[in-house]
Amino acid sequence: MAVDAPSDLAVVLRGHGYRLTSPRWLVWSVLRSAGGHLTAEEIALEVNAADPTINISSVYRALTLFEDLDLVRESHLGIDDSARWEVAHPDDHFHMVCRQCGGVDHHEGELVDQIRSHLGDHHDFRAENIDLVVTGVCSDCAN
Amino acid sequence: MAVDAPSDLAVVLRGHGYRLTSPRWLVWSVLRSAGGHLTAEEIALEVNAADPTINISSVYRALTLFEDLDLVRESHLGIDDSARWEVAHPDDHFHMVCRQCGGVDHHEGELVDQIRSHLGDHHDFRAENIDLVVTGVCSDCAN
DNA sequence: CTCCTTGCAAACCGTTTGCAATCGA
DNA sequence: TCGATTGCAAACGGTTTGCAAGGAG
Repeated sequence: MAVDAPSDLAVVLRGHGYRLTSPRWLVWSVLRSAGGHLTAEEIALEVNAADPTINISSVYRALTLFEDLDLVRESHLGIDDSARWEVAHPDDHFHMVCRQCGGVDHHEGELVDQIRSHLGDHHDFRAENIDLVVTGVCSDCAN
Repeated sequence: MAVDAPSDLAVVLRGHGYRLTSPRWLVWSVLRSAGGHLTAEEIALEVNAADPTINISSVYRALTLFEDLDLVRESHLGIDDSARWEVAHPDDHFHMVCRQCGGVDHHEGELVDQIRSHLGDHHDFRAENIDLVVTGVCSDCAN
């Protein structure tokens, strides 16, 4: 199910016995509009722009809950030592981190699919999650 | 250069203005004999078996230094929240983490090379480091 | 003899947790 | 109503750092 509106999120939450609250909704909408790669602190900053009373611990709790429900995904991109979060996308994708500008590109495409089938064919390993982080220099910075 | 003996490590270190010390040598030999995937705490434990006076902060300092010299590599395998270290291997490889037994397999082969050339061909991105962590169920646990 | 390196302990910082008050359904 | 959820503040755990003592070259 696509989770676009508060009522959709509420359905998913209630289906698992959880409630829709304003911290949860705000965290969810920040993640959706940002398109991913946010730290908990960055999320809290945006959430607090809408409601300054919301504590960062509720942001962490919402993120943990959303991860359990497969709504978001945590990754360690190596930009710093903190975790980053993005909306769980059904399509496979991978991250390209530029060592110079720090930018993170988000690529979908055949590559992750190729990796997945390679693993099944050559390694007898049922891959559930493929976390590919490529570090290097992006085309903008290479010039 | 292969760094196998204390004298070899000393050459690398002195070549960059650093000294060979016993904490550094012990951290290096633990990493070499373990074949990778150790946390700083695990390294400190083994180092302390040889010399209980060595502090974990020296382990961290040695690891950071070795990383700067491209002798070791840090990775976040998602087993827990702490970093893990392995000897930097010139050959490309990737990690397969089993969700059930927690085992980490270490695979060399054509896969990472294929990824690297795909990135050059399709994405105009000069990949320096390719960090591929595959989570799933290994063949032992699948039965 | 120099000054790089260490052990120690305290600081640091992202994240988690216990608890009483609050709020959603 | 009533239990899930929150804000707060304190705890937590991995990692880093300041400093004086110690050790390599």
